[in-house]
Amino acid sequence: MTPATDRKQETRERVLRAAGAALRQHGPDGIGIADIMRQAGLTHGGFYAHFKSKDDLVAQTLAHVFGRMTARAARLEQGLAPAAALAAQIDRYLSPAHRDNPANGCPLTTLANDIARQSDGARREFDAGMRALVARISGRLPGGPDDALARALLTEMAGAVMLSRAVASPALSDSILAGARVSVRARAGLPHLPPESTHAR
Amino acid sequence: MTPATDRKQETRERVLRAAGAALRQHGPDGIGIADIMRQAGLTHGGFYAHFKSKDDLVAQTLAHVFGRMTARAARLEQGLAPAAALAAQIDRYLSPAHRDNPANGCPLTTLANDIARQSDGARREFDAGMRALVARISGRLPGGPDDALARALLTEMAGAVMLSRAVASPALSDSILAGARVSVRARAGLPHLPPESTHAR
DNA sequence: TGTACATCAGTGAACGCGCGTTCACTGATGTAC
DNA sequence: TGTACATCAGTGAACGCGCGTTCACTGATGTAC
Repeated sequence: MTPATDRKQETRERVLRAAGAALRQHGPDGIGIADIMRQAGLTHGGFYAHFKSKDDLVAQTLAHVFGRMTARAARLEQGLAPAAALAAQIDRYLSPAHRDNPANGCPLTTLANDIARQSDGARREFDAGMRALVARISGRLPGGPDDALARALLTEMAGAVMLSRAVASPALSDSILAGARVSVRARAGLPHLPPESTHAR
Repeated sequence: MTPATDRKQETRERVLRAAGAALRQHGPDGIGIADIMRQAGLTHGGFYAHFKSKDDLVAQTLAHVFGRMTARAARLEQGLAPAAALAAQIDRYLSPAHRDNPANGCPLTTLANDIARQSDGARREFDAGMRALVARISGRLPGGPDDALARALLTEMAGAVMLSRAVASPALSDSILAGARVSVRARAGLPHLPPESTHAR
């Protein structure tokens, strides 16, 4: 029965991948089951073979997205010393590229106030995802692990990306991001930005 | 024609007040025109005598909410020196009371990632509201006006309230808020929290 | 002061639409003998 | 190896529902004479 199970898992993965992008881009109320299933190459009726309800999909998608984020973060850090790894994460997080691509962005920045209105299941996944991010930051701080500082840095980072996306003026948006980059690096005890990174896309 | 106009304005105000609470609690996709009109004591058909569309309502409500927030902030600061006024604003912003009452809370914390997906009109109002908050903070900093610092502080404050609402664990939620209180006060150049405020409800 | 008329905020029925969910089905795959 | 059967992922029609918006209307208010 393993090959059949594998095939089902693959389908599930495809649905979760489509849901991950749609959820972050349009929010829990902005996505439709039929749309997501279509993006996964299926019809909407098959949805309930994989998920109990739309609520369930949201929670599972959140877990899936955090998992993929962790894998991607590990890839970015390969071969870097802890401080350099942390600097790389911070710069990527606070980049215009992250701001401009919410469908692929950190759930903390795309979904924080949606999740506050969501079911317990989704909120627990959000909670776990945030703890993992805090642990990653904390363990790479030049001054040694410090969960409280890591939480404060992640708070400023997530807040900056959210606000930079909401605001209408590109100039204000850029200055929110650039300001946070300087501020978070300094608070983390990292060296100032090298000048060329300031203009990095 | 003035008395009739006044009456219309009063009705409009009532609708905006109902919309202000519903919008912040449930988000733009979570509110219904019929519900809001009912809360304002009217039927849904009359809606279009006041607003062009639901999009228009969202933008106008945002402006209305920011306006009321400004009035409330001015009331809180009455008779306080700039630094004390700033401290009071920060403490209130980062209080469990603010976290637990989103219907009455700052739009930056209740709507940031919803607004990122909204029409230009709403985003412009959000932009203006944020600039006003930055100016208020900047003008009360003990070290003198500093817009960049004010933006960074507001970013951390808004981020903290949002994350504290999204997370499932009360302990994590409290530590996000408490950590931000310490961190924002220190960054603003304000004295540490008096011990009794730490336990304030 | 009194009457006829115009205005327009608000009513309530109706609309078309997209949503989440259900369900009888089909057909490819895996198992038993 | 070949045949009969069971499983179940996925299909597609159907459902009830709530939404945003429209529209013909009504009746209180304000204006003109």
